[in-house]
Amino acid sequence: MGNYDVKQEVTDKYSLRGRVFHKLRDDILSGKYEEHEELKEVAIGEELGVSRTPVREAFRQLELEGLIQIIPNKGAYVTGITEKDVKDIYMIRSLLEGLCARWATEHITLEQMDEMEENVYLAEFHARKGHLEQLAELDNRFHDILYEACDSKMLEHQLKDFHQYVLRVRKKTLSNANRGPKSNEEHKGIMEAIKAKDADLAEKLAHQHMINAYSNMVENGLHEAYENR
Amino acid sequence: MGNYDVKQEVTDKYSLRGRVFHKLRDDILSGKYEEHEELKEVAIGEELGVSRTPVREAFRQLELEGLIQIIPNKGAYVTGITEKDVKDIYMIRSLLEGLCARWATEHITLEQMDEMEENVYLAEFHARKGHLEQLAELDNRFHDILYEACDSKMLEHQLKDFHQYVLRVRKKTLSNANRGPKSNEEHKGIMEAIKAKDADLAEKLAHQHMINAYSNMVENGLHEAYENR
DNA sequence: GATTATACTAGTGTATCCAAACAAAGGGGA
DNA sequence: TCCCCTTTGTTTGGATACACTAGTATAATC
Repeated sequence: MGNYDVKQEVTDKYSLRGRVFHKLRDDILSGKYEEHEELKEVAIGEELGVSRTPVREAFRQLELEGLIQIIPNKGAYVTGITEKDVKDIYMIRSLLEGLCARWATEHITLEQMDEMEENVYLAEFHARKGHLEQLAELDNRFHDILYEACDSKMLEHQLKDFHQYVLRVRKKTLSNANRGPKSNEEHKGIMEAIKAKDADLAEKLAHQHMINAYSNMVENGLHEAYENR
Repeated sequence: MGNYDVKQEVTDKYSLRGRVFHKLRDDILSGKYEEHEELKEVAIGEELGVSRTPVREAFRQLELEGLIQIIPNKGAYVTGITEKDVKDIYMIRSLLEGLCARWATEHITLEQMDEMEENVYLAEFHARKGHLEQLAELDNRFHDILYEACDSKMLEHQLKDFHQYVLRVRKKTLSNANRGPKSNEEHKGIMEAIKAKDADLAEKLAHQHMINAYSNMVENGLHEAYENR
């Protein structure tokens, strides 16, 4: 993906389409809009002070991201994500994160390794202090580093997609006080395995990390997360 | 993602945007446009007899699918697919096809099982007769059946995407006289494992099947497929 | 009273217009 | 001759006008 992401950021920052896209995505992920709620182009446009054009283009992108469903001549509706979908995604991700960790072990740069270490130790600090917000942020960043380190734009793209997709349910569960520190412990293990160039171990740990994350989510939070919306 | 796929078809059939999107997608995948070739909105629009609007919306979708790269205020360029991309996709697919086979073992319906058996035996017949064209067709169909049988919209969607993505290189290699029958042998193994409800074996075989397919492609054909374009 | 046809409305689908950005070419001054 | 500024052409970004579609309510007919 290379400099594509950079350009994308530029687009999103300066173009109306990008801003609308991100605004809507955040709103959907954060639960501002109900599931199956209808999104009207003009209404959104007026709300954001733009014409229909950028809104429409944002809609197309959201559709491909699976966040809304567009029915021709009818309207756009935010798509629900079922519990089974979440489960399936985590199972798929567990495999891919494992592969990602393996590849990262083989391809990680010194800079990325440094950043990963820093991330883990910083998270350890915030965990002790009980800063849940920062912990969630660092958790996201850890995975992003891992994705970039695997040196495969295909895999990176896939994993980022999935990551986005489950963000809405994930936000709630991670700020659960128990999981945060536990999750970071696992990050540390993955980081050390990568540092030791033990690809097999890194794969296994990253795989297990996802399964643990899912288990935790099911135990305390998934139902809740649904009922709250 | 749910019934989103169905609706998507409806959109594509009746809306200009959908048609433009698919046309461009096919053209890019089939190699009509060179890598890094610039796609101009008006030019495409005139070629297809539509205005810029549907073209622009199609561009946004193509961008998210990773087929083109849009540089703000500059233009849209088709992104290349490198040999490494192909390799990565096959590695990813090998994992996901394994998972798919596992889930299919658990969820396949009687009808799907029947169709799969029929597919294998029919392919056996065509293999003996040397009908390479039908063999390729049946090969695609086999995987589609598998994807549907796994009973996971998420996984099905992913695998179909990847399948699409590598189609351009795949076509050539499969009609290679050696691989066709060999591939079908492996299908038969997967099918029997599923029928015997042996999920572990099915997963392993499907996984290996992808790796074999890739190995074969590398040995005789991948370079060629590239040089022909 | 039920049913069907029709007109109306709300919403998206498409085309077109104007503005802004960028790049390249051309002209003037040191 | 070289550099900088301006200009101009090309292409995308955004706004708006018009066309079409589907759903709905209403009215007429059986």
